[in-house]
Amino acid sequence: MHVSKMPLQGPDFMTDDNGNSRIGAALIEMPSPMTAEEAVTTALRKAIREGVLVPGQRLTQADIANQLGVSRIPLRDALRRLEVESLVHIDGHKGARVTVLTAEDVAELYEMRILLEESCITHAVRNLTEEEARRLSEAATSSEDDSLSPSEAFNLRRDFYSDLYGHAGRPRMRRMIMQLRDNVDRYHLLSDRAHAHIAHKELAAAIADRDPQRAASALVQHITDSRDDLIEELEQVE
Amino acid sequence: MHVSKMPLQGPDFMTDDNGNSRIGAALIEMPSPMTAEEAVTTALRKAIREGVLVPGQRLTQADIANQLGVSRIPLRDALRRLEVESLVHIDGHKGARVTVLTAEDVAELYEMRILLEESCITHAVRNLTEEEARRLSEAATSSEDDSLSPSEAFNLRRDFYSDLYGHAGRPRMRRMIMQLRDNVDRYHLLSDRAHAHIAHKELAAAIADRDPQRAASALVQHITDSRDDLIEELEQVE
DNA sequence: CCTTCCGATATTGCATACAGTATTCCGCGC
DNA sequence: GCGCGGAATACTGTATGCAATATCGGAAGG
Repeated sequence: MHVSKMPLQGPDFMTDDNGNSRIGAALIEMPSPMTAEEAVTTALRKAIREGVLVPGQRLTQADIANQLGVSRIPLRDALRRLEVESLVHIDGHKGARVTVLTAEDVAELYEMRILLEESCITHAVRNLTEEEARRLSEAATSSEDDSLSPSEAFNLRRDFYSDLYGHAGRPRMRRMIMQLRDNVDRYHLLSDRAHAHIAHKELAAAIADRDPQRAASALVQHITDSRDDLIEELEQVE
Repeated sequence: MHVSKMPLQGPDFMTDDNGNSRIGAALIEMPSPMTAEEAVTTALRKAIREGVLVPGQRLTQADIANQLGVSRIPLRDALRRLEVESLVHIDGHKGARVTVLTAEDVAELYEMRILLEESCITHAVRNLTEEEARRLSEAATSSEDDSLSPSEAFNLRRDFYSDLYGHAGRPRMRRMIMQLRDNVDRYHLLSDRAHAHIAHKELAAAIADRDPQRAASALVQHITDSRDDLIEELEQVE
């Protein structure tokens, strides 16, 4: 009956004193007023991505619904969604847990990432205007600034890729890629990833030159390195 | 207030006279007793895949819940899931519809299919034992029997691929591929697909020989042809 | 001491009921 | 006739309550 304190948000996280959406302020201009389910989904997804909810953690419906100040219905809706995104795993009448990845799972997810992202980045870079290339290249560089906190850098990198892939003209592919990323990235919040800096420099240069093939191969190299790091870590733990 | 008669199943499709699960009988050995949400999801997914529910069709919650003999809650759960699988589209407070695909969507889905399936079939064929290769090759051949009804052939082909990809040792990739297939396949229930026969013969031969590369290239050729067919049809309609 | 059974408790699944939001349709003014 | 409010309608979103299932703990038996 007591989950280790989980500062997702305060209990009444969804509305401020005027009854306006608080999370919604981040997602600018929500067409129709945001539903509780969307707010919960966003909050949970973020919590899982950022490691506030760790793999394997039990997600008791009543518990979390209380902490978020909603009833169990929108929470259940959110859990269903996250299950299909495979961020959580729901088991029969037994309950939901944050998905635990094995080394095999990670290998498989990375394999799919490579296939999709190599294609996606090629299309994206091919479509870039000079101005966009400059801006993205800069974003890639600045996300590697050492003065950033790990979680800031983490979010900047994520935004950078989301932006970049937005230029590929393949919205579904992009969504799928970001899902795959969210699934694995939460696992190496710890690793230092020294080579990531080098790879990102090369990627930034390739983007600045608007060279699709060079960008693709830099990216594949980067993803491969990350994969090897993570798998090594995982196997070390077990 | 009146959806064109939709013979998903009888109103009380979920339980027989003894209160036992009817759909569950098909999915042998459900670990824990099947929940209503699972039954509804399965029924809806099948209905969409087989064209009983056509693209763009409105899915009114109360309406469908009645037809399936459940309350709106498990139905909503099912709709959430299908939304993430992008078989249905849910819009604000406005309701759910069966997803409509544009020619661009189809092109994108096929692009992803090619990337993933080429890799998946390579792994699968590489892993086949002689016995399995024989069986699968036969399945590929027999699914092209002209005496089969279109929908029988349709389901046999789907089962064949599901089986085949099961040998790749990549469950997540397989699930994603089958999702992509379900998303596009429902769109060419009509086309005759003359070249599909030829492509499947070649595929069956490659599998019998356990030649991964040949199987992959036959498959890619087949998918590409299907894509071109479907896109042509779609553009013709508009 | 370990295993097994059974009751108590916790937690999920589902139905009903209500509140809030889109949609429709009708009358009014132009 | 045609656009334009505005109530009436239909539908979705959410909360609460109950039934069904799993889990935990202890007592009985080996």
